[in-house]
Amino acid sequence: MPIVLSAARAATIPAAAYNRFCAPPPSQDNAAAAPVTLTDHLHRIQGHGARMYFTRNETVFNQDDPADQVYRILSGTVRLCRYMPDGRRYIVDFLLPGDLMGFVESPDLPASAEAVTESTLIAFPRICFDRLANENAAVRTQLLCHLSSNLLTAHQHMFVLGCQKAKERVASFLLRLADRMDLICGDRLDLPMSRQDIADHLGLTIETISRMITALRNEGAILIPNTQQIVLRDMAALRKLAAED
Amino acid sequence: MPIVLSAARAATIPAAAYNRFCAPPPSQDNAAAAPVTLTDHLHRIQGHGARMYFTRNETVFNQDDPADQVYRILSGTVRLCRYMPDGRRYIVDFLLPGDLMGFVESPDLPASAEAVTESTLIAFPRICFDRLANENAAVRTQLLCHLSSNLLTAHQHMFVLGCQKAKERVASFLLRLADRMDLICGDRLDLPMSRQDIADHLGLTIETISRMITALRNEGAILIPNTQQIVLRDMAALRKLAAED
DNA sequence: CGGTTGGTTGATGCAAGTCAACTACGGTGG
DNA sequence: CCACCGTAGTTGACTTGCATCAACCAACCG
Repeated sequence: MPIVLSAARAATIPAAAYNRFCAPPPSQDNAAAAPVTLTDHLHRIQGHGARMYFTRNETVFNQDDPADQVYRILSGTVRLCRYMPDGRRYIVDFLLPGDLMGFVESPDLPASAEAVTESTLIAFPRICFDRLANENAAVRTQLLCHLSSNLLTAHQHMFVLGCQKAKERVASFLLRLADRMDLICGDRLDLPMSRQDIADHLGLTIETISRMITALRNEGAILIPNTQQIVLRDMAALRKLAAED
Repeated sequence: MPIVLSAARAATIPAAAYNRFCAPPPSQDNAAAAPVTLTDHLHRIQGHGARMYFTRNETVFNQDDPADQVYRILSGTVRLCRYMPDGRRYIVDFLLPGDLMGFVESPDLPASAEAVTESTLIAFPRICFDRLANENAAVRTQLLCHLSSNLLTAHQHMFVLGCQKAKERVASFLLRLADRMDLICGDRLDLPMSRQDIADHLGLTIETISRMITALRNEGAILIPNTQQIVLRDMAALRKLAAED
């Protein structure tokens, strides 16, 4: 069976994990300055990376392609999808600038990636990254943290899909997107993806997404200056709906 | 945010990953005999492990407990749950004999574990495992494979929750359980968990689970000798329903 | 034997899906 | 500049799959 590819932003390394695997641990003083994310380390092999540009809906890689590259999103948004034989599509996650993908211990990729908007990625040969990981314990630890973090995201989303009602799902989605975009409350949240994309990610239909968004607006939880932007007006209400611990 | 704990069976290491991280790779002849799973390696620190017995519904560990132990299921079945403030429960996964849990790069556990049936576990101090991983490249690779494998499982289940109808979900569930139990078609599949547990795992209600199981029986896809056992009579029909690629 | 627990079945309600019409918007070309 | 088109989103009417509520059944056990 194929092994899934990981798809979440670069996780910062928890102190506990750092102390476990990286001896000697960095002193607290310069810990902030030390390269503590996978992304930082990827800069070292930047020279081996290839910058790639994709237009809207263009495919970055296909399901079952060989998993010989790892990617970092520089700009734009990418969706990670699984297509089923009968045509159903499930969007595993959206990838934003700074996010990484392709760290999967499998010869083939278990999902395809498509540009949601115009996007710039940088691709590294997997072999270069592996060499880096082989000789650097910190990189390995960060890779573990990255995978752990992805797994957390996946489990949280499983709760959303398994337990939440339509309006709650939309609230959860908006909050997570805002969080990932480091949005300060009141700012406009850009929705790079279409309603259909959101629907395929939340296990709902495009009509239900539309209805729930207008319902949230009618309740005063959000404002909708235009279809691609949303203002999270009442974070408390949204959080209460999402009700994630 | 907390980082999720991993929960799937020990993944065997794909050759591609082995060649990447473990130099020199083992010759093909003795590869089968070499320790190629995390479980095998855990035997080395067996002496540091503590055998633990749990009765039905007893708690192995709680959400937010410190993540200082890793566990291997020796017998019985364990459920991994997330409880929400409002009392809703989501069962992330069921763990069967041979499965591992607790490999999470976070100080706290993001889920609780409870014995579904009488169970025997062996618990290793996380620190012992980390020492092993620190000095052994193969262990590290297998840990990555383990996490990758868990992530795959999670993504597949997200598709089940996001796209499938009730009957399809039950079919998927039965097929995966049979696969994990290495069941030969026709044999009786033991269901250690209650209908309520299945419901909380599939995002349905206990009544729907019951109805779908009887529907599958009426269609001739399964036989139900008793409530705790099911015979997968028509695997083709079940697979067609599950329709996972 | 009654009580308890876990599972099944039936009747009914409702949240979300489906189908279809309509609107808004952003080109593109006469 | 407006007319036309195609795409994306919204809204309404209706349907349906699953949840809910409730009764019933079977196994187990003191």
